[in-house]
Amino acid sequence: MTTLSTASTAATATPDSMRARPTMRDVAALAGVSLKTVSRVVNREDGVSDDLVAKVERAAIQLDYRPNLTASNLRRSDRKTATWGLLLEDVANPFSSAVHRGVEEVARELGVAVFTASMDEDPERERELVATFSSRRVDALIIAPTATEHAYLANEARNGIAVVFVDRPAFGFDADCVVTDNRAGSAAATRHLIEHGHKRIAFIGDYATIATANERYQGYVDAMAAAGVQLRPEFVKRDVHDAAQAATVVHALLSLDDSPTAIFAAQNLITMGTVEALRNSGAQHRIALVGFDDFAMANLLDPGVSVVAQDPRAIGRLAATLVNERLAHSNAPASVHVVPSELIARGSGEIAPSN
Amino acid sequence: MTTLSTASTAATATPDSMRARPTMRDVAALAGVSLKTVSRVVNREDGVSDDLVAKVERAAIQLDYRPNLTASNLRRSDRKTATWGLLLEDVANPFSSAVHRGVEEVARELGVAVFTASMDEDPERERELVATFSSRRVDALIIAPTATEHAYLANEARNGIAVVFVDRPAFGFDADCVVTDNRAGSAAATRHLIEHGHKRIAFIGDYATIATANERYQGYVDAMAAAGVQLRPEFVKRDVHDAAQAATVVHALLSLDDSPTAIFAAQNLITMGTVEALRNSGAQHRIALVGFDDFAMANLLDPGVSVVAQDPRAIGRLAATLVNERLAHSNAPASVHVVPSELIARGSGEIAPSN
DNA sequence: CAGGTATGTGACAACGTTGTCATCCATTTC
DNA sequence: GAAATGGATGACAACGTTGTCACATACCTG
Repeated sequence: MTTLSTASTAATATPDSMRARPTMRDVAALAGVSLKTVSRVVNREDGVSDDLVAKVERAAIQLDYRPNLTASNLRRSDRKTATWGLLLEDVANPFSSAVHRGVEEVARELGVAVFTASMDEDPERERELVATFSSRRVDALIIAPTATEHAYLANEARNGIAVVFVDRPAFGFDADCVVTDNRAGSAAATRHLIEHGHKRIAFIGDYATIATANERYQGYVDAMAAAGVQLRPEFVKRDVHDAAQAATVVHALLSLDDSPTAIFAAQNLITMGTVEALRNSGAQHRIALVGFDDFAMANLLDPGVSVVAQDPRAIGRLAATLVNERLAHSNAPASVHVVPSELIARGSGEIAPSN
Repeated sequence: MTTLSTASTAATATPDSMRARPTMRDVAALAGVSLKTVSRVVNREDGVSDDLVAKVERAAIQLDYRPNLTASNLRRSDRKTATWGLLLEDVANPFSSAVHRGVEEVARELGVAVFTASMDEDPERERELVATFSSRRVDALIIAPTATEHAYLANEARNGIAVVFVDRPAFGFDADCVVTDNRAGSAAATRHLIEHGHKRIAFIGDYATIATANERYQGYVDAMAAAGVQLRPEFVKRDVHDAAQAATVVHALLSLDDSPTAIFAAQNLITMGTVEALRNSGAQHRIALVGFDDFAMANLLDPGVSVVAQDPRAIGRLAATLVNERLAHSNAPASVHVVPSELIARGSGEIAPSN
């Protein structure tokens, strides 16, 4: 075993693990210069002779010195921590993690570190996280809101924290916001089914309390009305949240006397549950399906699942860009940005009505 | 429009956005007590009269006071920031994000905030992130290592940062580590194929520079040897990293004169690429397939894809627990924890050889 | 009623850094 | 050659908080 070990360099008076972290003062002492000169070298300010710069750098390396950013921005005048907080529905959800990825890419370019956390649809948790991150003095918060009332954020904004919403709009608080064109995308999905000859089109959507779920329902209603297709209440299933519930709903729809020939699944877990239920009923090649939000392997299923794809990574990138702009001009008017969705035909949405 | 607006409460001498954040001093002044008394109330120390506690709390609420945690832990004697850094391959990768989720769950219970970042297989980026997080004085780092040499972490460890590795072991640095039983899991996968009558079994694995890719290859070799099945070099494809490369490799394998009857795909993207290639060749019901690492929709494909499933969330939880223990007893010997994998039969791995 | 012990409160220094300003020395200018 | 200029360096205070200690008051105890 030739690996280094933390404990292997023993037999010193003060064990390494007990040693205090080196500070600028230690570096200054070792280099034989003043504290302030070390500060200048560390911050790459000019006006320090090459001689001293070299000495300080040597001393810093010898001591494994790391600047203490928390002390630094306590004193610093711009008072920016180069730290953001990102509040997501669930970091393990593919949509959320793609947003995360987009935010991170921009943050990286800006030299910003990102705190991330999941809220799991718990408004209480959202508020806790905001308070935690605020105490850690993040410059900005990017929130995929779970709470339905965001007036409480006014306090944070007053304290100078930039706030940007992603995925869902907020109420009671005016801030920049990045969302998908839920209504237009859903209308496109529904229209796609209508154009393929369907009239008996079911809608399965998430909790009616979620703003985006409502918009998707409205898009469905829009397209049906525009085509002059009658809406049938028994084909509209709302407040469906996960795959298991969706599967149950689909089985119920299929057992109707005059069952639907097509389904619009307005959320990714619902789409997955629908795929499973159709397959279990052997109906996957008979009932058309379009889902909202893309998911992995959708193209390899049989049939491939047609979806209205969002671009969560682009949403994340845009949100991060808005944060950066907001930090530059904090009193610009808040803006809502709508990212277009795209219909991807893979087979399931192009099945003709079977009658 | 009845929403609140940051800019709407105008006409004050100092606009809200310019107002400095309130400090303990401000709260103290408003409450008519000393700074220290506010500190005591904020930290819930006892020995403050109910009267003053009430006054201070009122003042704090009135000013939207948020304790400055960075200033606090600058002064504090335990010098703990309740902040960890998590370095992942890619936050948007399903495996990584599940690990993230597990870490977060434990961190939440402990009141710890987590910085997360992606390294994208770039060792340079790994070092940058470690330095960034170290400067922000994280208590611990949880790393899914990309670099192949980790002696540089000795500096951080000397500075008191706890380090735990996940998914892959590190070299040149001795620390706690949580990994899947790659070798045993791969042997089980290979044995499964052998038990279903296969002898011509191909192996497709990731870069040979990745430790876990080697272990998975070893597991394959183990099982073949144990069953007395001859290893054929032309069936061993290594250094395959993504789905597209995997698809190419599969097509090549299938066009051999004496082509394999089964494939062990030793990484999730490779499995997906293999599924795609088999499907494009119409061979998905003829060639058996077992993949390493589970993925969404694997059960809904046709045939369902048999896999050796890891438990990334459990890995994340365990790593976070180890961090917590390490912070409590920093000089306990480092330990390696192996999380068992589980073979899930879904159809593709149970196809008999077609000859 | 003197002396002691709790109890509540505050003054002050310190954490590690940067902003401000003073000082020092070498160079230029008249 | 005296005065002015500029460039390098350092002393010191301050950022917002907490640890330490001192003080003031109230309560015991004999």
